[in-house]
Amino acid sequence: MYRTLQLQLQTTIEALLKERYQISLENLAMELPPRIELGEIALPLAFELAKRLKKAPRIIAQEIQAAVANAPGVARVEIAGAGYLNLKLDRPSMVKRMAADEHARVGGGGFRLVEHTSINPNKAAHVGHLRNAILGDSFARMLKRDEYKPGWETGVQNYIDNTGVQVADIVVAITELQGMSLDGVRAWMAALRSSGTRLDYACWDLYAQVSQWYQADAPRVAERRQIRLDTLHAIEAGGNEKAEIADLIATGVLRRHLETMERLGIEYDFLPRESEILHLHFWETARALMVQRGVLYLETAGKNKGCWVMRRAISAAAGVELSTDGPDEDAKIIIRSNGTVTYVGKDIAYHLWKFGLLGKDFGYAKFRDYPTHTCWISTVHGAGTGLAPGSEAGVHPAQGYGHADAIYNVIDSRQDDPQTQVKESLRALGYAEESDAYTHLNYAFVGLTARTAQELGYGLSEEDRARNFIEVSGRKGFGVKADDLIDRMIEAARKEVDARHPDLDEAERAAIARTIGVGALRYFLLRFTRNTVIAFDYQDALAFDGETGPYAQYAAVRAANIFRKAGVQESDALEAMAHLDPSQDLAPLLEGEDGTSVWEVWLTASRLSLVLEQAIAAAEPAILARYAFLLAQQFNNFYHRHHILTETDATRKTLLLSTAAVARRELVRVLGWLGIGVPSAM
RNA sequence: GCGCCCGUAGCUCAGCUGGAUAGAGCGGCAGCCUCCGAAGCUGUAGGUCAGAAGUUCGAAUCUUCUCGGGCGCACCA
Repeated sequence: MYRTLQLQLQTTIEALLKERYQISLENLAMELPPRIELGEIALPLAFELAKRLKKAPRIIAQEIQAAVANAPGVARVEIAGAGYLNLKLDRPSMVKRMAADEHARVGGGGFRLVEHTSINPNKAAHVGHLRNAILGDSFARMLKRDEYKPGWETGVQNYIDNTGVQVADIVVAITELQGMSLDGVRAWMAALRSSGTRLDYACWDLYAQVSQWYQADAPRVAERRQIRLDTLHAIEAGGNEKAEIADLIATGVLRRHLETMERLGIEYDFLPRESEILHLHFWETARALMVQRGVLYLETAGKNKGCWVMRRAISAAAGVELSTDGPDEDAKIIIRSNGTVTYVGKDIAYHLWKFGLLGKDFGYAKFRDYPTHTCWISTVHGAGTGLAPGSEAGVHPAQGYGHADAIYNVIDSRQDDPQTQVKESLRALGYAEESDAYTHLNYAFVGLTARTAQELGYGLSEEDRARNFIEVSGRKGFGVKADDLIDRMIEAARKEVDARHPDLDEAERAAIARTIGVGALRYFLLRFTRNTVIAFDYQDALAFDGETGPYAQYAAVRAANIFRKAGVQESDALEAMAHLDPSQDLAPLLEGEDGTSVWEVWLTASRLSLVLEQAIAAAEPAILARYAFLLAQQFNNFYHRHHILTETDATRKTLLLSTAAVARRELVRVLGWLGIGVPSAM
């Protein structure tokens, strides 16, 4: 609602400036004044105009004051400081319009593809992977159509590198260290299942073992490295026992990852796999295009002689001139001298596909059913037809995939450089628009605090202890596994729930604990902005007081309790306010210190769509997380100050009830975008 | 060596495209449950925004440099 007023105000002011000063501004700054007594919208506009009109800001402010005061929803305008225009809103009309759920429409056209999780399917997911998945899932929820907003058409992909070195390592561990054959692997996996052992956990340990094994015997390091390479090539080629083992393991671990993520409410629409990118020859098609457009060329001299290379993105973007004498030694190698393609090359091909520029498509097969939709996986069968085997004729199983208008890749910022290379290669190929629509949603990695590392039983060196964080390492089997963390979060919540609600039945207490545990975890990983390195600490994550998910959930639960006790529906409370008899004067109830404390809840609630737009523009869910906390905090203040159920004045009671309802309504919405549910009780 | 990110209260972090007296949580101290659930609320102490120079009416925010920390710079993925 606040956003709606801002947009109207912007139109009014633009027209005014054009008419009076023949000026148009690039962007019109609007701020929230530092204190509510100053108003609800502040315009530093006069400062900006002062430069261009060569007049004192205060004079300019006076000149436009009256016209701004006529804008819809504005009660009056005051000039403060050296020339701020402070707008005071018409509080009663704002309250009524918000009670009717009037708000700006967030959304637009085009298909948006969000890719996240993308964990190597060779071992259990850890906290770092959770940060990735939770960021991506929250961002997708922010974009998607829902009851609040039209949003954008959005698809969620999880890229599966099922033929990479990490999977090869597990296959080496299984065949070389464990001495298993294909049948042995099948029997082993069946045994794990029947004993209730998680496959990804078993692989976690195997991966650590094989990583040690490569280095353990100095004279045999080269030999073992060769085994690793041969295994990788066998897996890439396919059609042999090692490839089959790799597929069994990778698929099994992938299913585990999806289970883990589903515990957090995270679902996917499509799982493109590297094996299909290989077997459907995506790269060969991309290579032809790159050579044809002169982006990729054979180096004939220097250290990269015999390789196919392309210009380094960093220098291209910076507009650095290439020296004409001699080869570009800084160039990025795309095809090695042995003819194999590097990771960046494959990624370029994959991204051409994402934008529908490759002229090829995957085959599709159903992989997993969620309550509301199906998750598809790539296959070579039916490739290019756009039809999954057995799927309804004419219906694209993963409609929209492979022709995105904008993409968001949630990837660790340690991959900033290769991502930039892919983005710039699209531009070099002539796809500037697609390159611009490519967002690397990067984030800093998650380490562990020394305290948590020690708690997990890892020995630390002196220098480790001196650092701010300890890096996780799959090779050392060192890290916090996702399912262990989720288990502990839920257990901790369960303890609290049991203590507070011994009366509730087992199933309900379990459900409440799940919602709280997951909410606490998601909030904990979302409240940091993306470029902040998180030193994960169990003690911090398990805190349920202060700026946490449970704090926000608790506010929503308290609000619900009011309606339960009052025997009133929230929707009726809002309806009553929206259609309040015009003879009832709300204004006095929203003025003064007491009234303002009620109004502040509405004001914060009214900023929902504005904050959502900011969070989307910055691709930063943390902005919403902080907002959710602020709204909860204001509701708690309101709750403490105003006793609703005992209120005797009918109009005032309507106001207080609808205040609780609006706070809860918007709180439930933001938390929903963060993937955080509100439990039935706390 | 080159590139990117960071340095804000005891600790962990916010601070929107430069704008009003730099904020929050935790921790500390002092309080609040005969009153919609205290996973809550109130009050209080605590900052030379790493340092220096510059741009500007105005800088935590922009530019340059210095110091300190992190991460990238493979014919790995």
